[in-house]
Amino acid sequence: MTQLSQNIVNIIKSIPVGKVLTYGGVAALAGNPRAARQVSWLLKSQTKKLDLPWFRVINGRGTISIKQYDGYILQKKLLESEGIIFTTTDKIDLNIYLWNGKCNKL
DNA sequence: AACCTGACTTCGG
DNA sequence: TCCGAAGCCAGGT
Repeated sequence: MTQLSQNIVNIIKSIPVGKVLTYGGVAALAGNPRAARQVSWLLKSQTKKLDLPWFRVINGRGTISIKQYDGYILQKKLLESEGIIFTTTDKIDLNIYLWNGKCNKL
C-alpha cells in the first residue's frame, strides 16, 4: 500500500452518510487527481479487507459505474436508504450530494 | 521488469 | 448526448 492508497482509503471511510464522492474526487482529496482508476481498483479489491463504504463512490457524471447488474442494484439501494434520490435516468444530483471533503455543517 | 486489469476522466467527433 | 480512444495510477501475475 502506497501513501496515496492509504489516503484514498481514509477519505472513502470519512464520507458522511447521505453524501457521495466521485472516483476523481477521492483521488484529488488523496493528493493525486489522476488516480481515479486506483480508486476503482481499491474499491473492487480492498473493500472486503478494509470494510469500505464503497457504495458512496460514483463516477463524475453522477451515476453508478459498477458493471455487474446485482452490484449496481445493491449500490442504488444502499444510497437510497441513506436518503439520496435518483432521477428517472438513475443519475444523482452532485450539486446536492457531492461531499466537499470537509464538514458539511459549517 | 513487462504486461494486464479495474466500479475513471477527458477530449473529439 | 453518446461512443471510442487515449492517458492515468498501482496491484497482481
